[in-house]
Amino acid sequence: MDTIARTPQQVGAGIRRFRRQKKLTQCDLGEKMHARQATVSKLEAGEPATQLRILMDALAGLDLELVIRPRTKLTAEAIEDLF
Amino acid sequence: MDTIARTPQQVGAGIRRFRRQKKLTQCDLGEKMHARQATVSKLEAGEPATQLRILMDALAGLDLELVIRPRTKLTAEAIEDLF
DNA sequence: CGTCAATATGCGCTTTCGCGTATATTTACA
DNA sequence: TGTAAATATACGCGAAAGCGCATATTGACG
Repeated sequence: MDTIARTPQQVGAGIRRFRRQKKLTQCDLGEKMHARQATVSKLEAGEPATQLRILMDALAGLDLELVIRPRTKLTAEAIEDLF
Repeated sequence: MDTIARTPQQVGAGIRRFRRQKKLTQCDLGEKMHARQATVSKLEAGEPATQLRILMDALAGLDLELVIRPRTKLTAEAIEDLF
């Protein structure tokens, strides 16, 4: 399932969802991307000052990618996904 | 056209493409997102230490959103798009 | 060419990252 | 409920962001 994100929090939540899906701990992911577990924690928490490098490294570590696209109108279903 | 991004550079390039499509200058976008033109410049250049907040603010200013999804196999065409 | 808009770069400053290291706190499960 | 794994948080540090302000540099167009 793809994740839509418009805020740092949603980005973090998306990362977390995919990480858990792959049965990885923050520590596991941290090793893959050469970052500390604490750094992964902040990323997933949606810390707005997290560096883009950290985000992209995490995506790579989880074999994910980003798509940038015009905002879609939110369906009732999509609104659910935001929570 | 949606943009796939796996690196900070590709994220920056995507932002730039959408900004130009909307006929906005870096200065225009900067005002919308309460950031300096210089900051927009670095974001578009793919500065890896750019903060997630800056990215999300820029996306909002351009009425864009992110999708996080499993990496797709690259078609020859998609590979072109990376350059 | 010349000129102006657009973009890139620089300086000093404050803020905050991500780091190593270490420890609280929460979660899961026997 | 007790215990270990997982996650959140803390401190000091060096590096770098983004800020205001200002200026190069580049690009588009008459």
